[in-house]
Amino acid sequence: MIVLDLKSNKPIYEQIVEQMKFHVLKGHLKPGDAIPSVRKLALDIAITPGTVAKAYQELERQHIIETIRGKGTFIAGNIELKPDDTRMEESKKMMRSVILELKVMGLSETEVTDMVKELYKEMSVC
Amino acid sequence: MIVLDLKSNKPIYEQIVEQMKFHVLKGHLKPGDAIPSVRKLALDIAITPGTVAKAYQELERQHIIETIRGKGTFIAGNIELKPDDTRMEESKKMMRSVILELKVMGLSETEVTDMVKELYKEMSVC
Amino acid sequence: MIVLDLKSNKPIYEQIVEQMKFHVLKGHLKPGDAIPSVRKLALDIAITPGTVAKAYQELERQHIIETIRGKGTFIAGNIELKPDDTRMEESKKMMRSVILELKVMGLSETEVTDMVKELYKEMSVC
Amino acid sequence: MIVLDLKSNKPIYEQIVEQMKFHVLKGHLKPGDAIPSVRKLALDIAITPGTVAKAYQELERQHIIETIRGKGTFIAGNIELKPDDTRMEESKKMMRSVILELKVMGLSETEVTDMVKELYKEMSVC
DNA sequence: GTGGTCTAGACCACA
DNA sequence: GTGGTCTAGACCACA
Repeated sequence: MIVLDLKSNKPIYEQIVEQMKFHVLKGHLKPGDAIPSVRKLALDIAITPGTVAKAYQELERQHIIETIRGKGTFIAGNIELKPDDTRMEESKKMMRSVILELKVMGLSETEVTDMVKELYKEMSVC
Repeated sequence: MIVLDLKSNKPIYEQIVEQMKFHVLKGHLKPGDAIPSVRKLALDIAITPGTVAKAYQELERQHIIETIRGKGTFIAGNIELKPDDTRMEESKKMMRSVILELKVMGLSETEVTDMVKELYKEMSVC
Repeated sequence: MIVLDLKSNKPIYEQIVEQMKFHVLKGHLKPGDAIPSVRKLALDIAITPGTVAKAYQELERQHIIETIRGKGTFIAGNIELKPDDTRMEESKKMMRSVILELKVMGLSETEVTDMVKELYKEMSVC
Repeated sequence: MIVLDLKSNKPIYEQIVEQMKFHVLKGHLKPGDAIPSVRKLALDIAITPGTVAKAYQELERQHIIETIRGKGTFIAGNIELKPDDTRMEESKKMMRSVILELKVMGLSETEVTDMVKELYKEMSVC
């Protein structure tokens, strides 16, 4: 289930990528599972197929899904969990940025890590 | 001292906002201190004045700086450190996003919080 | 024996063509040998008959196989090994493309030719 | 100078990627050089800007070029020459395929390597 | 001016 | 049916 926030400044295709990864992480989608076709998902969430295609291509580039020509798209077999250096560096940059923001708002190290723990656990539940 | 990374995908004006806030946080800039004029900063860091102006407007919106007509721009008197709810919610959204990314890469809760602690401390030093 | 890689971005019908030619090259299949019917091969490798048919048409166009109405399909008598100019030109284009890619990755002429030799020999063994 | 072969079955955006890499390799384009804007190149070669944008994004993903928001696109500073494993594996697969093709056409190992050497050198000249 | 995203469609190869 | 490419535009944030 993909839910879009059209008001968000995060591009739609990125929202799809992120949520799809979330569903894989949660086990809602397992290796080998078929995911909706580009056209079907586009209809479901009322956007143009090109945008879904862009999201799927990005997911494929990240080895999260695999495309079988003419047949459809599937969750990849052995999902690459190795923290690929480039992605790791990007995540760290974003993390630094958020932490700075929180620090500026006056949060202590403990408050920040507590928040992180809470968010981490929250993701396991919903 | 503002240091830009022109290649970053973070907009330049956001980089200025972030670094200015960082200097306030670190005490390099104190309430009442004058900060360079739009034109001067633009010259210093070799970018177009419009971009600096945009950064200053954002800092003013966040009550970090104050402009006094005909006199210049200054660090605001009583800087708002209370975690204003909107900014807090935005930070949380970003945090959720980064944590998801790290979780997908296979990091455990401990690994994530360790990374957060490290980054938090790292920021106090530089 | 045809082994498919469904995840490959190489079309299935091309994989069949390539492997069939490989078996002829290796002598596993000799002029006059019968090859499985479209339906049988399709069943064997669990794909739709249309795809096998497309592969067979391509092999026939290249004079690698011959269909005798009512009898079946066979390896052609005098297999054309002369480097037909069109095919040669296509191979050269692809070769140029791969070499460029390797060159961009920093491989020297010697490294590329060594790789080619290795791959050439590797193919003679399996 | 980008020259398209619209009749080719190679996608236009891939042709752009390949030729841009070629120009970098040849030294026609050096680190820091500006490359034409998406719109300008699109006009020059008479295609739609979206296709140029797709090519540029792919080049950026490969760290060949760098985008500075609102300013333009430039050849990357330290171009990544390390044979990234994934790209290497893909090149090898293609190479295997071409060599098989040539072998089926009756070329000996020496003939293939001679051809490779010739093509490698040819690329240094034009 | 720049690149990034998205639309609403077309056409294609492939299965 | 499937995904991939491309068109011809629109609108946006940014510099």
